[in-house]
Amino acid sequence: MHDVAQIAGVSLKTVSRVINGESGVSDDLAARVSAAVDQLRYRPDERARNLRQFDAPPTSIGFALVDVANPFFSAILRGLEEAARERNCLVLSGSSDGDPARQDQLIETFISRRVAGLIVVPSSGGLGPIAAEIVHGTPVVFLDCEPAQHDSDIVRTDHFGGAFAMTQHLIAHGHGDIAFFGDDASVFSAGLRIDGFRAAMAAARRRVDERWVLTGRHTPAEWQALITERLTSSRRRPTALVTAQNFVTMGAVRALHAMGIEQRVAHIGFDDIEMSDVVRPGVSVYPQDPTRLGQVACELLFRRLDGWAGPPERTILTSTIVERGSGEIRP
Amino acid sequence: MHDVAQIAGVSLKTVSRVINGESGVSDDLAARVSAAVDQLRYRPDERARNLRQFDAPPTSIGFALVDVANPFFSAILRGLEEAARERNCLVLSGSSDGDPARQDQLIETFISRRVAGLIVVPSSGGLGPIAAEIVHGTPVVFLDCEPAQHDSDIVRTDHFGGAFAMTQHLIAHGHGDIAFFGDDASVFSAGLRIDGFRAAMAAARRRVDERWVLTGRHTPAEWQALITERLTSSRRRPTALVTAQNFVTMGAVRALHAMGIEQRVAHIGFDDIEMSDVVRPGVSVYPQDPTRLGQVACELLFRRLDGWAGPPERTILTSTIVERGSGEIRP
DNA sequence: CTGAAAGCGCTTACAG
DNA sequence: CTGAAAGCGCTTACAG
Repeated sequence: MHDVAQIAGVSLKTVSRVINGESGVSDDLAARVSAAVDQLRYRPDERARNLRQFDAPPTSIGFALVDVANPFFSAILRGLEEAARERNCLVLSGSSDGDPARQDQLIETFISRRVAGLIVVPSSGGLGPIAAEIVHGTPVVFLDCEPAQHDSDIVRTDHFGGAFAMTQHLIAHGHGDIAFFGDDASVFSAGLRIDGFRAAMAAARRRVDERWVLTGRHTPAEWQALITERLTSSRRRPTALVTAQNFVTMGAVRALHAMGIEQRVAHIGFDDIEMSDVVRPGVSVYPQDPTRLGQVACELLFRRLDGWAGPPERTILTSTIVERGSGEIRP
Repeated sequence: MHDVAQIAGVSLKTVSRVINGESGVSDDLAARVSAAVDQLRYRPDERARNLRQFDAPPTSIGFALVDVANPFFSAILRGLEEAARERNCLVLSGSSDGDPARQDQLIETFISRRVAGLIVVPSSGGLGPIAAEIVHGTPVVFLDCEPAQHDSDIVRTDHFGGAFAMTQHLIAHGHGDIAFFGDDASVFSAGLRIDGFRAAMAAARRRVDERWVLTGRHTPAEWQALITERLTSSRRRPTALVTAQNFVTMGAVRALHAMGIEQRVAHIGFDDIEMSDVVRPGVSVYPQDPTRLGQVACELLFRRLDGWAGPPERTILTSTIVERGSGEIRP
């Protein structure tokens, strides 16, 4: 910028004015500055610019997620990108892999870059004491969870209701021996989904066989192996499966097909998966709307950044079971 | 930082030393500074820090991609994240949707934040004159393409060879009437894939029916409609399909199944898709390794950032057809 | 319409 | 071991 000013023979302030398109610069000077900018290929430094600006519109927000390679999260990210772009805002993102330490590190990275706000899908219940300290005054929107400690806006799918409906759907089709596979209950969304499953079973006076309830964090391939093992380990086997997450659902579909029992064991998954309509039988699911989740999260965040100071708001997106065949198999 | 120094009763420089873990600070002062840091919840401002540092290790790189919601790109992003994390580096990313103007805008955003380097999957041939100007001295690695104008490192899949092998595979299974569906030829990778298709057809002395060659940028649902239309519009129809991209492959699989001809029309896709092993018939593909692409791109970029000044390097990842059934159907 | 000064939050280069 | 000064690239607040 200094060089630009020198070449154009003007002051720094005049260069600044031209760059920012402020009015009140004579055409002559403006032209000279523009020429110098082109000549030097000058690009203003966004970091320095923001250093002195306090009331400037937000220039970046941070998104701490679990795994971008999971289509659920990448779809959310896409939704965020779109919503943020309308405000000329860049989304910084990173994967925590469900590791709280890594999540803390990510959030620290975002904060140290002075993001205007944060959107977080927590690894476990919420932020953890360290991250909570770090975040301090920065607005946060929690996605797909409800941390106990934090007073923030929230947008999430109806985990409990979805799992309840899925289980009820299987029960309505005559099932009593239903297995549940999903993330660890320490993850907020996973906990509610298990609760929903148990509640629906209890409401129908069905006993939950604990050998058929399996939770943890695994890849689709690991889930396939685990589910295969559970379905073969005992003499009796469940007549239906509830899978609480897309990677689990993929593993289950593969397991059922590999065992050749996909037409005999009913199955419903939480969250949709690719090709679920083409597989035979089609995979019945309780779909989420990740793009919408991202958009709503962005709206809530920007409202805060615009100064809105109302009480924390909670948006819960509900959905309806998509029947494709696998969930309608009878025992 | 000023406040921290005041509370601790030391100079700014001493605070700086403690924050950066420099040696040569008495335990007494270090303790006072740490206490003040905790009390004020002070976090150093990464932007200001980098402003004065010139030889500091890179703190961020930019990744301009086409669409994070496409699993191919999100897998690359994940690979980049991992590789960058080892160097304490954040990956900034954004989707261009194949729009050159949006890509320019993205790159400008990255450069204005002074990323140390750039990884780009270009919307079309390369960078476009504007972006090329903007990028200026910043190292760039091109992913899945080879821009004519730019002298940069490159890592990509063997588009030509893959498409050639796919087509050859179908021909070897007795096909002569082969349709090709894929991205617009103006996209570098898509162009090479069409070339590979045509070359394999020519090598086997098969005529390419141009009514069965369709290119453009569409969603999976749009591709399904387009492919359905092409397969029904004329009396004769191709006995085999080559789809040049994952979204096209998804559309084709759906189209074939919806028409009930998935067992009669052969099909191979470029790039793997989810559940391709579970669908009947299994979807044969020429898989890419997006995670590896990301890792290699990061390695190439960091080598430049470390000062390596050798000639531009080109890494081409080859692969082998995965036979799952659909590609082995005979006419 | 234009510019000189002070400042954003940090660091480097130097002096003690 | 510690700090005062100057600077990074920009902006704000003011004066002319």
